[in-house]
Amino acid sequence: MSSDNQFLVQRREKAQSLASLGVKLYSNTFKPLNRVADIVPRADQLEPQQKEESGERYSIAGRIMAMRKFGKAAFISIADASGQMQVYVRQDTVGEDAFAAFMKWDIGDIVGAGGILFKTKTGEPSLHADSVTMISKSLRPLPEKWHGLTDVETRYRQRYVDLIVTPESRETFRKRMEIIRLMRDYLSDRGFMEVETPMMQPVPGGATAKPFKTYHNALDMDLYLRIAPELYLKRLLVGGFEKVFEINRNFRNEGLSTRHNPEFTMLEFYQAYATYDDLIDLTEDMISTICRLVNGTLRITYQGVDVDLSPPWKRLTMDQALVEIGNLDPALLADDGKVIAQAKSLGINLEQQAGPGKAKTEIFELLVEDKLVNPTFITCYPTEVSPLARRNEQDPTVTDRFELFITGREIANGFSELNDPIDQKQRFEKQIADRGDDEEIHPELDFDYVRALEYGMPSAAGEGVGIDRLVMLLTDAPSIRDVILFPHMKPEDRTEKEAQRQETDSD
RNA sequence: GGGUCGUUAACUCAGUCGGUAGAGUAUCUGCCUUUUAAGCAGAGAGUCGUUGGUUCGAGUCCAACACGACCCA
Repeated sequence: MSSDNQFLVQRREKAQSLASLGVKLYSNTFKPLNRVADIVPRADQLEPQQKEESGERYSIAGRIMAMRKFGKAAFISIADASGQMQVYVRQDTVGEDAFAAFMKWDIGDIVGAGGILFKTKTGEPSLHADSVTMISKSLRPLPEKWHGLTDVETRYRQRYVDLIVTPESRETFRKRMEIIRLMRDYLSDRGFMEVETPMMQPVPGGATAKPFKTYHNALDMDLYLRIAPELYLKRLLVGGFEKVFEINRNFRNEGLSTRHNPEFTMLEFYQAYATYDDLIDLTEDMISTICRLVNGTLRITYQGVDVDLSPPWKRLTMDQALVEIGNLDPALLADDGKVIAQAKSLGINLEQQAGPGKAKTEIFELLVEDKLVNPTFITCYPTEVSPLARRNEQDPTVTDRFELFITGREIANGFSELNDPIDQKQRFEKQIADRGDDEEIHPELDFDYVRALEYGMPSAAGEGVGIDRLVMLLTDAPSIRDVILFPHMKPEDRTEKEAQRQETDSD
């Protein structure tokens, strides 16, 4: 396989010639004493062309992002995790041999430099190097500095390159990590305990979705990658933990889009002796708090649309939303037959067994969802579409459930939990009967979960928050792939792989 | 799954009516000790996504496929 272009060949030859000068191409002895972000402000205090008077020596390490050579001197920009800094390298300061080797360095090399701080006559805070060290020789050229890397496919496939050259991308992921950390802190501060529950489950439950299937050799059994942790977290409520949460991956074997990755990160949390209203309050406070800490404001812009996360957030029942935002006649909502007819007249394809609850939900998705730009909690979801939620005491056709919508997208889903084991078992059975024999959805009654409920689960409320979508909102990212470090992509070179596989098959 | 658009040098992009493949950056050579998209002079660099078809001749037209983006289901 020699698809080598001139750049790879040139860089390898250069590396060779450096090595023959006795330069270690991959040394591990250089330990930087300073971070760029810490010393740039010190140099910045100086006057142009002034050296730091103390003459203190600093050292930094990082990747060369730019080089400006002038014969016997050069300026290079070095980027470490904290920022970028200019380093001035002169032949008469570092010595002739070192300078000769230095002239063979390239943009992209990871290097160390030590010296004193000064400011150039153009006012750039700089490090005047007395010594420079090769730490890791780069054999591939970086993308152009001015336009950067704009090809989204390459940015997703080679995220490492994206992170090197795209500051916005680094910032997005820094924010993502901060959002998750703040969320952990928020919940921990309120007495929630972080737990880990199985990602490989014999019965995938807690949501309606197609699971990934896998196989355990030693046990000779099928396992499923979880579509939700819900049923395990509620077992923990049975066990006596009163506030639990988990932030981790779920897997759904469905289509990909700007809002769907096959594996995605969810926060799920459960609180005993709470109801869905308590969680609405908590969610409003948690998300607005996180937004303020991450963005410094509650008035943000998502893809050009202004969004105001200032509490209190709007709360509407599904019926109210259908009337106020969907402009439906309130009288129509009271008549099951009319609701179904309305759905059909809107061109919605309803399954044979679908009832008015399903029809309402579909009409809601069609007419209302998009219009919920500022945060809005929708409550009173039909029981028909909420198999795990507790029925409303006054109206058993709806549940004590809410969903939170921002910019027309579902961000969170929570409800008062169903803890009556007999009701739960019946709903599971109905769900399975309705689903029929769809192998892919894999309906199966989680007997152990019902058994757990039979021991008694405290009254409780629980919620799931889509972390990827929340991060998209708070970082103004158009696609879920922009907030997942390594989003799923088809293999780059499929034909070659298939050719190889066919070769091995015929062996 | 359907539709639209895209794929040309390492990167960012041009390429007219079908007639020898272009630019900037980057790279290489030379000059240059305070530059910052450094500068000046010169040079090299391409399986035009893949495979077929039409044609005297295809980056360009047609078809299929691959990958990606967006929209829809």
